[in-house]
Amino acid sequence: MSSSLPPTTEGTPPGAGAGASTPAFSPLYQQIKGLILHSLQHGEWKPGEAIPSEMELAARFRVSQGTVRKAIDELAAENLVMRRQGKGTFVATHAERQVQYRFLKLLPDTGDARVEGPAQRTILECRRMRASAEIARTLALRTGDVVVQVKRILSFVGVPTILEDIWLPGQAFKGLTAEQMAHYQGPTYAMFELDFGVRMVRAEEKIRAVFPDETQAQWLNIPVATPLLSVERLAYTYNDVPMELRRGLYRTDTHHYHNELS
Amino acid sequence: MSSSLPPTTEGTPPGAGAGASTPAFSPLYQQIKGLILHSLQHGEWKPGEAIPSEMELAARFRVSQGTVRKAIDELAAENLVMRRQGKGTFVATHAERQVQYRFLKLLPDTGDARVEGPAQRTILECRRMRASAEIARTLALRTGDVVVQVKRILSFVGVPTILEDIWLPGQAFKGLTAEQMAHYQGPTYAMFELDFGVRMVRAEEKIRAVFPDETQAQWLNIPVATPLLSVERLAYTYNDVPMELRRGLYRTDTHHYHNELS
DNA sequence: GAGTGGTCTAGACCACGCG
DNA sequence: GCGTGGTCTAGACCACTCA
Repeated sequence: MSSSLPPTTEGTPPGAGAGASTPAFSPLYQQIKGLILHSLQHGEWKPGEAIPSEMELAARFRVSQGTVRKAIDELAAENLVMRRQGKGTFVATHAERQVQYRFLKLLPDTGDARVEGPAQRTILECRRMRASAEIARTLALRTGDVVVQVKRILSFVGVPTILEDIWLPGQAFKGLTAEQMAHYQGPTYAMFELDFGVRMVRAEEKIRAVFPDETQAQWLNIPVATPLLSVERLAYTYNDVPMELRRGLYRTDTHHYHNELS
Repeated sequence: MSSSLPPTTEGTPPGAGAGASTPAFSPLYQQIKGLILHSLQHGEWKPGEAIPSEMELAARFRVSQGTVRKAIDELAAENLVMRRQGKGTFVATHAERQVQYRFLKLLPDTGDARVEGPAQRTILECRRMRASAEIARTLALRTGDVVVQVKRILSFVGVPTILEDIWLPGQAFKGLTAEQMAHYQGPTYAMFELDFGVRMVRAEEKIRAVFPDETQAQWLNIPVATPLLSVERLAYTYNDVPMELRRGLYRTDTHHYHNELS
């Protein structure tokens, strides 16, 4: 409702004296994109729901449909919304059949993933604790802030394949239990959306080859001298706020990490 | 010149009798995109060169500028061309400063890559041979077809970090020498463009954790019991034609494989 | 100042999904 | 048949680059 924006040459704030001269011209559709993003962040429309039609948004923001269209195009390209012709534009969610396990790039060497079905989850641990300096820094918390730590095993066709440690900000994940982690059907990230209103939007991974320690080897039921993929993932919500640190050990004797470059 | 296409509802070829009823409606801008792609493939404009302006292309294909624009937008999104405001649209190349080593995702753990500078290359081997069944299948050749095999080491600040085997179709890479591999300044893929007219457009990687064999360990100057990243890359030119198989062993004690998910 | 890509608009029509 | 997103057009104006 705070609208009626003419094509503003915004940027360079009023008091920008001798600073760096970034012209910072912001096209209208970017401003519209920002407004839609704001509504997304603040839960005006929930994951899976439809957002207003392009015509409605155009009317709301007093711009043409084409401008709204371009804003939504970018949001769709970033996987924040999903367009479906004839139906509408929907807030993206990790709960959809098609794009389930969007962030899991481990595939079986032969055959397709669907045949294996989803992973079986074994929760080893789920506790609240104070963040170490390292964890705190990574999650943009203060040392000693409460975090939830979850340790779990993912098995495919009965074979333990992934051993994961997950750290979550305690504040946003109040009341997360081992039962919840174990019994929710579908991707963990879908449960995060549903039960905690936390939507993971993008992530970065750092991958190395390592050995497990003795405990880890036992959990995965392998010799300590097995080379494993160490996958450290930092997942972000809107606005580049880190919300999950995940350290995984992947067996790669029957599976591989798959990546597309372009 | 073979133009003047009205918005054609093409697809469903004339003789498509009882087959699957894929409606396959193809929008005009997709057809334009196809035409531009065809010119790209056939070298009408070389890597680094500008393609005709949007207006020119619109005139050539007898469509509006907006339609050409949308076609080019997609090509730009796929990294096949690069737009530069005020200058024009350019055929993408691996030779550009900014996006150099586009397909190499190994980064130093601390500091940025620029400080390290480009890798030093040591060519261990460069020979023509007959393709094994496996190599042939992967490169879509026939068993026994000639391939070029290159074995090399990439070192960062003097430390051997990557050991690579590269296989290339012999036909397209006639006359490739070890000297060429060693002495070309800049990305290998830039040399492929310049000297052989082969542009790598996308790639897929399969990543595993493995041990080196004894020879490999010697080349990398590490114990055989060092866990390494095995990175198998299949790189494609236009039209999804595979043109390079690359098997790399990456040390990850000082570097890591970096990936962005969204 | 000419030329290029980038933005914005307004209106027409098309393909799709659903009642 | 209606509403949604998707395509296409034509024209105006803006920002950037370079001579």
